[in-house]
Amino acid sequence: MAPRKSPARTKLLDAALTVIRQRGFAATSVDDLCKAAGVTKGAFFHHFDSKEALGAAAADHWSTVTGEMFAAAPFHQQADPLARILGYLELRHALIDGTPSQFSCVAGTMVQETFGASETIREACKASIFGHARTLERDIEAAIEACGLTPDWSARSLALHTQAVLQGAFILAKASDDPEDARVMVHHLIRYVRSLFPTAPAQEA
Amino acid sequence: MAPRKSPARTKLLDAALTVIRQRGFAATSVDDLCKAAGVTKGAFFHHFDSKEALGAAAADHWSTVTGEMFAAAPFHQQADPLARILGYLELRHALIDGTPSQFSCVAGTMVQETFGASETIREACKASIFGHARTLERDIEAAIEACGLTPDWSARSLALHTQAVLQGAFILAKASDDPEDARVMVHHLIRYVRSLFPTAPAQEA
DNA sequence: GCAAACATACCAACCGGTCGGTATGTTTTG
DNA sequence: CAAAACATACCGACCGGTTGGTATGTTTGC
Repeated sequence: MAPRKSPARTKLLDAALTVIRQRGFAATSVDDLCKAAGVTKGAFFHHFDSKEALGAAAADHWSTVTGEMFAAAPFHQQADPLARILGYLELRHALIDGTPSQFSCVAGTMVQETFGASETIREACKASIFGHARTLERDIEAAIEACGLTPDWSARSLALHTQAVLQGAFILAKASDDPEDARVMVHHLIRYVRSLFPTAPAQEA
Repeated sequence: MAPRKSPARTKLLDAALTVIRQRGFAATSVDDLCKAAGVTKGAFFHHFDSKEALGAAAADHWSTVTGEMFAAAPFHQQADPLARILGYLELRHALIDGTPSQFSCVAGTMVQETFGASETIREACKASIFGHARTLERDIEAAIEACGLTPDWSARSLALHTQAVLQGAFILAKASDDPEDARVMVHHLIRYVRSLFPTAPAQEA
């Protein structure tokens, strides 16, 4: 995908993740991006047809970066699928630290601004969020079976619900400028998931 | 607050709610606002010192508009505080219809873009979201007492959690362009709230 | 008549995007 | 092999249009 010899492209993509989370997509100019990446405008438009194209590419880049990070996380090693789900949520809880621009989601931020203006960016953000939820959905399905449940909710809907809580928590944290507010929201989410699986292990101290 | 004889100000504020939800704050120009309100630029800068000032005023306007709407809603008449909470959530569920720009939250949309760029807008959006949560918090406190609970979660945190789920549901709906995804998320929220209050009335058909 | 409420005309800065050009390979061909 | 042809990566001045904001009227209501 990336033709090896184009550090400018990679630098632009990495810089985009940072700058978009800080300033948003619309408020970020192409010159801002170039300055943050240490690259000229010529390089920008050599690699991307438009600012919109970079936005979509940045969402894809976000998908791979976060995908690799979660795939490498230790909670995946657990044999019990429910433990994997709770491990995932604990990790999400722990990741909420520092300023909102450090822990918030690029795809959620960007789709909020561009859902009415750019179909290509919207689709890339949808793929990022819903694709990530999909990885969680598999563990939820396994946990339903392992616990012998026949719930009146779907694994997909619960996976999406977790993403909604996280996205919403980011918004509240941005509004209050306090990550603790967001963390408490994830705590509620964990309690909810536990309530759905009666055989959940007792909460640790 | 509004000196009665300034229809342009009101028209601008009303138009801002619509346009900001469609295009976002940063991507909306002052000319866009004026055109949508049927007003000239002179009127705009007569009533607002800057675009930023309008943003903050729009968030305040949003607070009063939604505040009046929810205050007038019938679920408030219920004697049982838990019924009021569930009535509120059912209303939020029912309100998710049409396109995201019709049911999403102006304050949530705006704070996402401006939390790093404008303190005054951030504060106004925080006041809108957290102030709205505050009205719910009172019902939650009453329900805790009525049910005789001593929960390990606070009324405030649960009220904020409901807002997080709603804000997150809006983001998912914007990404997927399907309000049904958002509705299912509120459904999960209702199930969670029911699980926290064991004396909750059985779910209706 | 006078102050607030609006309209018109305008500006400098900035925006996304283009363009001619260079430097450095890589591939083709005699 | 070497020169010519081509491809990629990048540079930075520049362009037309748009931006938030201003300066200066004109109109309206008490």
